[in-house]
Amino acid sequence: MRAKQPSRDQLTLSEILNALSDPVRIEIVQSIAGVGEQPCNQCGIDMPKSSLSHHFKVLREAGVIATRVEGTRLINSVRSADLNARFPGLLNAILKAARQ
Amino acid sequence: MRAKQPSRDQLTLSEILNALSDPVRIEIVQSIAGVGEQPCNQCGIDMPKSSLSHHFKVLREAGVIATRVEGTRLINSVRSADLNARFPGLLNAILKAARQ
DNA sequence: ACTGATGTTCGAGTGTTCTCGAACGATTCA
DNA sequence: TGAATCGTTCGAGAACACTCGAACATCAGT
Repeated sequence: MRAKQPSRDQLTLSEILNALSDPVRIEIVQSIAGVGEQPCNQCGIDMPKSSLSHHFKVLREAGVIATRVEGTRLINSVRSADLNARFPGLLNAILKAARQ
Repeated sequence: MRAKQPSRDQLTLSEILNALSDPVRIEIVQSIAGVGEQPCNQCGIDMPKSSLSHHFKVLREAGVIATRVEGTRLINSVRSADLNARFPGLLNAILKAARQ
């Protein structure tokens, strides 16, 4: 959570594509997108939490997901509005491709 | 050129996104897409040819570009038809984002 | 305070990627 | 055949990414 999340105009295509180019991470994003928002441990990926935490960090730093604290949990959501504003159609095209 | 290029149904989202997540490589693809097809040395990137060759190889192996021999040159083109067939809208969304 | 749950951070190990010069192969043209 | 052009391949070095256990911090509830 110490990692800073980029503002809308700091989003870069390279970092976004890099974040989403990892199979584990696109699965995380798909999981979150499917339900709107979700704590880290409910993405359904069987992996040590330190590894998962790493992938969440990459997604966060690329600006793909946002994280807010709720009690003892971190609730994640996809930054659809920011992504669509900065790169219209990109997120949808990628998520659609990931569904196949 | 020894590297095999994936067939249309072997294209994977992760490899495509990974290939396009490098600033040098998306620049190469933009350059090729801008003129249709192009030899390796006309992408306008100032870099040793061994480095450039590496990036072309990554793009080729991800299925983003195709390469054909013409005399002493290798002519590259973007595999738009294959990419659109496999992941509709993806390439356009990425190239559009790259233009900004 | 203590305990349990949720995640982060740290450090180490392993593997992959990027970069570059040098050597090579294929082709063209004289 | 000789020389030039184009691009690949090889090998080495540096940088980076992924994975994991262990330790830590924070919060909630008892």
